[in-house]
Amino acid sequence: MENYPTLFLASSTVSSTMVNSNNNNTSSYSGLMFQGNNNNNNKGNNGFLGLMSEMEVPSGGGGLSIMNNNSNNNDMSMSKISGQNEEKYSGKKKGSEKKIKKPRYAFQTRSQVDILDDGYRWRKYGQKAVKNNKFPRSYYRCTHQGCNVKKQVQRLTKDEGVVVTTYEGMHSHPIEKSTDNFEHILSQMQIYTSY
DNA sequence: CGAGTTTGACCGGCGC
DNA sequence: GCGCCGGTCAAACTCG
Repeated sequence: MENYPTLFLASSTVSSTMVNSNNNNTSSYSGLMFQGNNNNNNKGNNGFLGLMSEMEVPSGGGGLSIMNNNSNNNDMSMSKISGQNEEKYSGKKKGSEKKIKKPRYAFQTRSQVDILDDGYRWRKYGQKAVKNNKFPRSYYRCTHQGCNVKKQVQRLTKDEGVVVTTYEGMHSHPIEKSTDNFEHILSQMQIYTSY
């Protein structure tokens, strides 16, 4: 249907905004933003660009690999999800479209709450129990018309203070809330790609 | 009353 | 081919 404007452009360089935790107040976000180039004129970081769209996480885990185990207190981290990402359930779609594979990006966030308010509006459309995890995984979809961005939120069994949020697709519309403190969040975040 | 959530069923891929 | 499992649908439900 729509052709999501391939945001998340791999701008070649992996920009890893890293800031060594100055303050370790965990779970204080209120705006994550994923717009590649639409309407963010934040001075400094380009959001989450610079993420490649095809690579495999080598660590023989299964699925997403969390890389910063802890060390100290990096509140967030990001990693590329490996392998499969596809558009399923074409149950009643016409065959005019092949499977569009979208990259997915997983974020690991240390937080008390599961729902990160990234400024967009999400509608939950499913929840599943996951194996090897005692917490269910929740599936959300962006409610904006024509925006097929999805995300999954899952808490780790190993460390229940950690929430893994997996984004799939790019928003094709402006963010709805103020993202003033997004930079603040970014500053607590480490982005990993292709590692 | 509309928007969002809950929840069981269903679908399809994949490994055995 | 079958069963498991992750992902999605959709009707019922809740909440503001």
